[in-house]
Amino acid sequence: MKNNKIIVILGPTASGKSSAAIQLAKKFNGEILSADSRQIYRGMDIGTGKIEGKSSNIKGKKIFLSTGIAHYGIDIASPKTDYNVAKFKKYADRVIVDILQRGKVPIIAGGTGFWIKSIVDNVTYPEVAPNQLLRSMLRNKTTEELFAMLKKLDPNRAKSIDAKNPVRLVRAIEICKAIGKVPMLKSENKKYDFLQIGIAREKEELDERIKINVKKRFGSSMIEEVQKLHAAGLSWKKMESFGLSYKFIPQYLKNKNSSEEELIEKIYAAEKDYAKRQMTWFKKDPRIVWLPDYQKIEKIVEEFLGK
RNA sequence: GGGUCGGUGGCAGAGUGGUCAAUUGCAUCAGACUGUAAAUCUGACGCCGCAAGGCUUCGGGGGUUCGACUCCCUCCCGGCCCA
Repeated sequence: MKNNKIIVILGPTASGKSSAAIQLAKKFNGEILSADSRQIYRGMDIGTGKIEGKSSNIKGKKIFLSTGIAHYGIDIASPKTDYNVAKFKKYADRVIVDILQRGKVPIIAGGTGFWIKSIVDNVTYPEVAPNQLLRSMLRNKTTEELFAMLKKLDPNRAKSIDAKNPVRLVRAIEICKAIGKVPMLKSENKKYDFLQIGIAREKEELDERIKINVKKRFGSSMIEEVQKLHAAGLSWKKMESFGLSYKFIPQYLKNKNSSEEELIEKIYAAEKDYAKRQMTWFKKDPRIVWLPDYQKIEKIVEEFLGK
């Protein structure tokens, strides 16, 4: 039996990915690679819904004492630094090889569709690192100006890009400045066999779960966590760029003219919105098998691994 | 009881004679996504219609006007002030 099978557990926020992944890991001798663009950061725990409890932490590999399951991709970067898909992709490649070599099953669990895609489709991004100087120079240009620039540099990319999205435009220009034009995306994968499972939830149920989550976070020390991060030198600006709780709590702390109830409502609404964006992304991938409960998930994984 | 300000679409809140189905924000719905992806961005959002277009709206009723969310009268409701 060739050892190249990888399980992916994905879904919107609060759908219950983590617990399903842990159960699978126990059952099938797996190790978990988190694909979550915010759980990579140290100190961002409550707001990102990280697994609680004590863990041993050796070389980025966290083994939680309560479950004995190894996790990767958690607390691997400082929130003061810039992380991105490309870094994650390289990291994940290494982790996957390592897990497989030890005869275990990699279980990728997370809600960052863009990151998951980089692994599943083995996407190779152009080797152009972010150029902060260029970015700051482009910052005060209008989207029209940016689009005009890109059109000159790479008419082809200009055709398909979202002409109103400054983030996309800046990155495309950045690539052009470095290597001439934006290359076609390479995405080939023959190495691994993926089974992507989505945790299916009715909208009402998911909303309810999100609400419970948000309330629970405020029941524990969510606000303190934000204050602690800031006290440790994380700028408000950077923190707010992480979105959701990390965006609204700083705003709330800075101008105290709204109540905590309003803050919670705001975060709840924003999380629902986020869940929707995640689903918009996931819905496009027909390879994802959507299942509502763990029993069914376990069954399909068993079949997949047994093949 | 007297005075005064106000009642606008799910909410907040503009508009103050025609260009208004009505700025904007929030919420809601749908979507995009080549190194920020919990980010960034787009569209829809009174009703009918694929559309052109049609229909009914700005507390209720009446009036002025070619024409009113905008002016007048009156009633109902709310805030504030004086009794």
